Amino acid sequence: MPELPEVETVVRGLQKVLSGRRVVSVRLGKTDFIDDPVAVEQELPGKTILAVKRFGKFLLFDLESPQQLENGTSLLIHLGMTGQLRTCPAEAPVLPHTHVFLGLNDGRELRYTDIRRFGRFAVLKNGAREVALGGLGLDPLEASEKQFCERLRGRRARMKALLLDQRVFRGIGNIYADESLWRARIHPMKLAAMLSERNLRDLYRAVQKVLTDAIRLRGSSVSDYVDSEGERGGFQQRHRVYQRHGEKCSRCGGTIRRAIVAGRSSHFCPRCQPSPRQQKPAKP
DNA sequence: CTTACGGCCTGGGTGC
DNA sequence: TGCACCCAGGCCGTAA
Repeated sequence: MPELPEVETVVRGLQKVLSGRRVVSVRLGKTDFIDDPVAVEQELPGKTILAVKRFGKFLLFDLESPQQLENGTSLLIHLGMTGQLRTCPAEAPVLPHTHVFLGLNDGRELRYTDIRRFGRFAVLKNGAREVALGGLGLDPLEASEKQFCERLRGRRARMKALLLDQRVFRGIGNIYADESLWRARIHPMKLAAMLSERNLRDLYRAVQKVLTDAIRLRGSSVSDYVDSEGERGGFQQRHRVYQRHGEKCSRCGGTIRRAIVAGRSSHFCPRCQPSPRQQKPAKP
């Protein structure tokens, strides 16, 4: 599933190939994941892609029309669980479940393929971008240790729920939440308010390390994630807990468990991520 | 206000 | 061979 490191990898790949390219045509398949399909068909042709950026798990294409009548048009894309964005020659064979084809002025195409169609596609003009992204929290890689800890300190929700909440931090999903909590030795059911300052600092460092390592290895390919060139990531081989239930913890030898926390399957080592029930509240 | 939870969308994989 | 079921991320409504 594309989370921050996967989206970052895709964005870097697309930025290299797409910036300065102009969209010359739009072809759509199924459109139930597109906010306003007609707007996509009408707005994109003729627009130049100035830049491709990441905002949390969203991709943002900055677009400019030749006459520059409006400013700040952007294409917003969320890959959901199974979305793939790839460029290829226009004549390349079409993968199943490909629903958006953007023809480019260099004879290539940008294609969006999404088996489940849990993704999102939208053209946003002027202020709509701020509205769509306004509720999202801090980018964990842009946050200072102080900012990061402030966001969590005193919260009475489970740590797993807070890490997954895009209003708290944008970009973290199930894989990197589990991997970060393992690294910081924090149980996913632990309430944030029960964490010591030491715990918070450890978690900050764990998140930084896990996300930057994952970006370096071009993301995790657990199901069908591939980057903009169709290449799989490499970080899945470094996962310590995610989908490793039943295996031995590489740190303490305990048996990794899987449990539903905050409605999501969570993977952790019950031995080095001690259960909250066996733990006393942090001292004031 | 904050948190928890169930349901919904879709279809590939799994297990009977 | 079929088929019910699970599960994923985001979002929304509802309840405490």
